[in-house]
Amino acid sequence: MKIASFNINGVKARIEALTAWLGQTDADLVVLQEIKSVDEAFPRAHFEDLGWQVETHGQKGFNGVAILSLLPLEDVTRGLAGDDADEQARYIEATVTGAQSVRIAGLYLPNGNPAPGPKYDYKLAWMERLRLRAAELLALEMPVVMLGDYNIIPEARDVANPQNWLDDALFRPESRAAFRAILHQGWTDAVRIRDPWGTRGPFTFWDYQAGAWNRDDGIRIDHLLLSPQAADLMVDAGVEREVRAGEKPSDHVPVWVRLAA
DNA sequence: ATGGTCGTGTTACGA
Repeated sequence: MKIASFNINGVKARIEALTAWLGQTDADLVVLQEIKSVDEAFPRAHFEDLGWQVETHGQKGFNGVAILSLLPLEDVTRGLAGDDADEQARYIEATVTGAQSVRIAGLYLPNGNPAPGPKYDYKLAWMERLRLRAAELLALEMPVVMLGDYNIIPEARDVANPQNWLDDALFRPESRAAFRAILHQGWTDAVRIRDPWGTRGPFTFWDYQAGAWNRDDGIRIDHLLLSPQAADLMVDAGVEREVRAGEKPSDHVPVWVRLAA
């Protein structure tokens, strides 16, 4: 099965571009971030009519995640444990079953800017909660794909102009260390392992401002982390860079992994 | 060069 992640930056604004992309991708399951919609306003029937099972976890105005799947989903859970007071919709899990069952965790990690400050504190606290949940997922000893917009630039080679990001919440040492702490639990960065010695990107986000796309001033912040059991099934992974050149695009592009499952 | 551009839901704020 092929599993993809796409930060669509607003489902209402992206309905046409997203529908077009879904029509030409061969992904079996897609996690979405920044749907920017409450569950009731999500165009559920539109996607169901195209054959997708739809599971949303939205909120008003900002954030919001969803799963679209052509394969059956079970055991859907919403929200990240560890803070009952957290009302931001950033996390959803489900089990998808093809030839094998795979646990999917779709996430939209907090941006954290400006840093330092309360938003950065929230980001780091959220990452600690994710680290704890990630350990539980590894303990399942089953194929798990934990994917989404991590809002983390893991290394200098994942950003076109590292010097512009040194003080940014996406690239600060504490952010990268927190990501590394999760990765080193035993996860595989699917896109990086596809090209371990790559020196530039592949980027997954280009800002709308200042002609970032035309200058290829991008960053790699959308990631697919695989449990060992999922990594053993990995057949291929990639970034659909060309989507950024489409009509009325998101500022992110889809990333994907194919598993022999 | 310290701006620029999006989306949501209003004219502010998050990214």
